[in-house]
Amino acid sequence: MAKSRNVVGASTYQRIKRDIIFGDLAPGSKLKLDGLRERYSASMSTLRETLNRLASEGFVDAQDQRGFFVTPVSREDLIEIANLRVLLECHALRLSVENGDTDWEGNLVAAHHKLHLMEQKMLAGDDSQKEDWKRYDWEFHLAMIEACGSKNLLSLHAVLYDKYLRYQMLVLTYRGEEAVEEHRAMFDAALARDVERAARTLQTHIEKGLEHTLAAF
Amino acid sequence: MAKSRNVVGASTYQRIKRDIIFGDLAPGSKLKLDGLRERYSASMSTLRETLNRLASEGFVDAQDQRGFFVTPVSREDLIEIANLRVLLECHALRLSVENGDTDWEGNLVAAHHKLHLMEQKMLAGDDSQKEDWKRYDWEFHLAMIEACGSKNLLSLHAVLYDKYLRYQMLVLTYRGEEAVEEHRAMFDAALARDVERAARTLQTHIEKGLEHTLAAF
DNA sequence: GAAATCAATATTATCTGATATTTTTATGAA
DNA sequence: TTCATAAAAATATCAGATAATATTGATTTC
Repeated sequence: MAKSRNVVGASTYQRIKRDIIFGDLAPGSKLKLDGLRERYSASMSTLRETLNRLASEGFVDAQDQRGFFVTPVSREDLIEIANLRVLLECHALRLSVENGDTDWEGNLVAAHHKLHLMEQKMLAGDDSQKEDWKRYDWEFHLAMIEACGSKNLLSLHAVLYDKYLRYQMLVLTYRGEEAVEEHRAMFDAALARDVERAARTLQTHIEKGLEHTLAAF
Repeated sequence: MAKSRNVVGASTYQRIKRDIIFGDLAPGSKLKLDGLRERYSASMSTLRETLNRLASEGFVDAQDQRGFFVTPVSREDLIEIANLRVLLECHALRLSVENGDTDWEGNLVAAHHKLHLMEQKMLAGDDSQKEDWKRYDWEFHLAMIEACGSKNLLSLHAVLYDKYLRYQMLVLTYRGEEAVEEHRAMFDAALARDVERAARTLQTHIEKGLEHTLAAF
C-alpha cells in the first residue's frame, strides 16, 4: 500500500492518514480544502487526489457536492472492524504458521524482540513514544502473518489494522502487562508451529483489546 | 461504496471501472492521461482523482512518476481473490442466514427469481446480455449476505466480487446448468435457515467457478 | 551486431487561477 | 419563532503552465 509516488502526493497522503489515525483530525470533522492547503502545503489538485484515496480506504467520507469529512467513529463500527480483523488475521496466521520458512521465523523473532523491548519501556511508565510502539506492534503483527502467501489478504489486513488502531489511539489507554503476555503467547505458538493455538491466542488478543477499547469509548 | 459524487467524477469512475472489469481496458495496459481525457471527456484533475481511487481499490496500478496502468492479471492473483471471496462471503452468509428477517427473505426470493429468469435465457443461447446477467448475479449474491449486519464486511466483499468478476469476464465462458443448480441449492439452504449447508454450497460454488476460470485462463 | 551514451520528445506531477453550481450563512419579513 | 430569500463560502471541474522524469531514437563505442 505505502506507495511512495511523487514526493508531495505521498507525503500528504501519509500525513493526513496519520493525523486521522492519531486523532489530530477529529472524527466527523469537516476537511475544508482551503484549510488543508495551508496545513499540508499542497495544492488543491494534490489534496483532492489524496482525499479520494483516503475515501476509498474508508478513512474519509466524501459527500456529494459537500466535500470531505473525517469518517466518524461508532461502537458498531469498532465492533465490525475488530470482528473483521479476527476473521482475516486469524486466517492469515494459520496459513503463515503452516508455510513460514526460516527467513520468516528469523524476521518474526526480531520483530517480537523489538516489540518486547518497547513494551518494557511502556510498562516502566515511559509513555512518550506512542508512535514507536505503534510501529513495533504493527511490525510484529505483520511479521506473524507475512508468510500467508496472499498479497491481497495482507493488503486488506493493513487497512483494517489502521482502522482498528485509530480507535485504540482515540481512547489513549495502554492495556499493559496483559497485552505483553498475549503477544508472547502468540509468538510462542507460532514458533512451535501450533496453528490452532496461535489462532486462538490471536483471537483472544484482539477480542480483549476490543473489550478494553469499548469500555473506554 | 458506489458514491454518486458530482456527476462527472462519478460517471468517469464507473465507466473506467466498468471498462477494466469487462476487459475493454486490457490488463497491464498503460492508462495515458491524454488518451483518457479524450475517451472519457473529463479533465486531467478529475481523471487523476478517479485513477487514485481505482488504484486504492486495486483495479489500477499507480507507479511512481510513471503513471497509471490497468492492474495485471495472474493465476496466483485469481486464486487469492477466490479464496478471499470464500472467506468473506461464507462468513457473511452465515451471519446473514442467522439474522435475516422477513424483508431479507422477500428481497432474496425476488433476486433469485430474476437471476433464474436470466439464466434460462443464457441457457437458451441468448448470450447478448452479459452485462445484465452480471447485474442479476451480483444482486443475488448481495441479497444472500445483506443481512450480515456489517457494512464494513459488505464493502470489502463488493470489491472482491468485482475483482473476481473481471477474471470471469476475461475468459468469457458461461458455466451454465451447473452454476444454475448451485445458485438454487444456496438459495434453498438459505431459506431453510440451514447455515452450514448454505455456507458449504457457497464455498463449492466459488471453488467450482475458480476451477472453471482457471482452466480457461 | 550488441551495448552504452546522450539528446530530443513525451508524459507525469504539481500548481495557479478561473468558472459554474451548490451549500451554508445571514438577513429580514410574516 | 419560522420561513423565504439574498449574500457569502465552498465545491467540483476545467484549462493552461512549469519543472521533473521517463521514454525513444539516433549516434557512438566496443
